[in-house]
Amino acid sequence: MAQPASRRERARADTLRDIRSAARAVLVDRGVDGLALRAIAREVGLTAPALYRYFASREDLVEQVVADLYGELCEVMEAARDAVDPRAPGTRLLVTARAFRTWATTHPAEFGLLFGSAADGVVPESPGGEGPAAVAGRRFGGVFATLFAEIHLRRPFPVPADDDLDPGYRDQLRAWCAELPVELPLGVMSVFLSCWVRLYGLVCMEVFGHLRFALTDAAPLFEAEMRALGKRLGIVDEWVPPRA
Amino acid sequence: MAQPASRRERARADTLRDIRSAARAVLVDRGVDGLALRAIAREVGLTAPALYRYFASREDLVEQVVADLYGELCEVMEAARDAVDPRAPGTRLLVTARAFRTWATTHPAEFGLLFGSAADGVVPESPGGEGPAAVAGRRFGGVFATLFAEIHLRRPFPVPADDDLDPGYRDQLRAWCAELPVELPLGVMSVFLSCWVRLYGLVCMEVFGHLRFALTDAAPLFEAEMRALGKRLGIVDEWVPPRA
DNA sequence: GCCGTTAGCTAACGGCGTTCACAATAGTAC
DNA sequence: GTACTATTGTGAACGCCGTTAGCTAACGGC
Repeated sequence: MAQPASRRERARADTLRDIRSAARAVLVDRGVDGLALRAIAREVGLTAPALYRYFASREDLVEQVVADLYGELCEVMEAARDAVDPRAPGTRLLVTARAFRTWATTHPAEFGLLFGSAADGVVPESPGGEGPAAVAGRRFGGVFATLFAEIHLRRPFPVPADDDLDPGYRDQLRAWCAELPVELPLGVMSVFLSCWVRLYGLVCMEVFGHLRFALTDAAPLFEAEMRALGKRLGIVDEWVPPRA
Repeated sequence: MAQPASRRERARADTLRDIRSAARAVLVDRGVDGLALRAIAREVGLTAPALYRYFASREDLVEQVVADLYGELCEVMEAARDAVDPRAPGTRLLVTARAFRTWATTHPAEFGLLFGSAADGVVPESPGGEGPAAVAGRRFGGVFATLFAEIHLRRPFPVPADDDLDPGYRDQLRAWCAELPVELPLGVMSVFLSCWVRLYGLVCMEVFGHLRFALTDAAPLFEAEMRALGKRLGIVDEWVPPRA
């Protein structure tokens, strides 16, 4: 862990950090569309071509920022999770989901970069590796998946039998399961997917304004959905009020 | 309905249609990001500044395209709906939802323009009027809302009592209800929102690739969710197999 | 035939991502 | 201390973008 950093290397690392935080700053007050290379360079006090000494392209730079943001989001969620007794995984899921929504609504620009429709390519595809954004994205997904698995481990909720699943669906779930560190019943994974769609879809719709046609504040809807999810997972008794 | 169209007016109307269909073509094979004014002009055989004789700005042109696409999507959905006996509103909802998903997956670029995160401002806000895209968007929302209301009218499904709803939530639902043509119990609207999030959120996630981490084909998940929704709405007996 | 309106053009501005050639600096070998 | 090289910055330029301004031709009504 030493730092044999030749002055130059330290300077380079510093500039790298500066650029990434400048990019973050530009993202926040210029929005996703305003995240221009020249704007970032201006913020750091450099010219645009100089950034090419540090990143192969704008896309590359953005990917690093995405990875940073995933990391930050994960830490927020994990902190919320770890503040709750591990023996109450239902409560853990609840507070983690709330932390996710809170971060999303308080960091709309960052959330848009991570989860917006423009992130088509950035969002991790099924195959492994790729860029740092992909691994960071998997870490994010793993947080919820793990909580989910723990809930089912401690207090199994009803899941469809393998035979009740559509054959094609079953095969896909099996393929996905094969990539995961632990093996889970396919029914559990199908329930996870269903719950994930409800949670993630709701937060996306709120942040991207797709609920403004009806609501000005989606918090009560979110809480109602969380309660419905809790009921589905048999963890209503672990419910706790928000902003604890 | 006569056409006192002075040759000029007819020519103008023709060019207008040409531009919009060219925009559509560019959208399809260049994607949302490739929907550039100059590209559209090239497709029509004009130069970019010429388009300003027809549209105030690129944003304006895009809004017209959005309105066109909403119209097309609505017609597809309404056609699917109207092919089913009105006395089976549950089946109508099912086939309409399937038509929605099918259009979305077979027209990803168009869907991205209508429902992507970049459509922040385009997606209709709660206040009335505004642009043609907003009214087209309301027509779209109305299709599902109406089906939903008809289902509840014909065969009421269980909904939360007003007193069971969070007071702040209740007020928002009331405000929303006031804008609607018909008056509905607040509990029905809350159930509609919940179902809407599941349906719409799922389709968005599929098209925008947010399910690729687990699935290559989201059709079975969609069908499973539709079945769950049907159960929630007490219309399982109206279920029909896909691609009828 | 005249004249205002309309629809098209070219040229230009500032911005974008990106590449290139060049200058200055930092580190290294003798 | 002096040469040499690698690194990090620069400005100029290319081709794209949305948009504006000024010009030219054709159309339509009198």
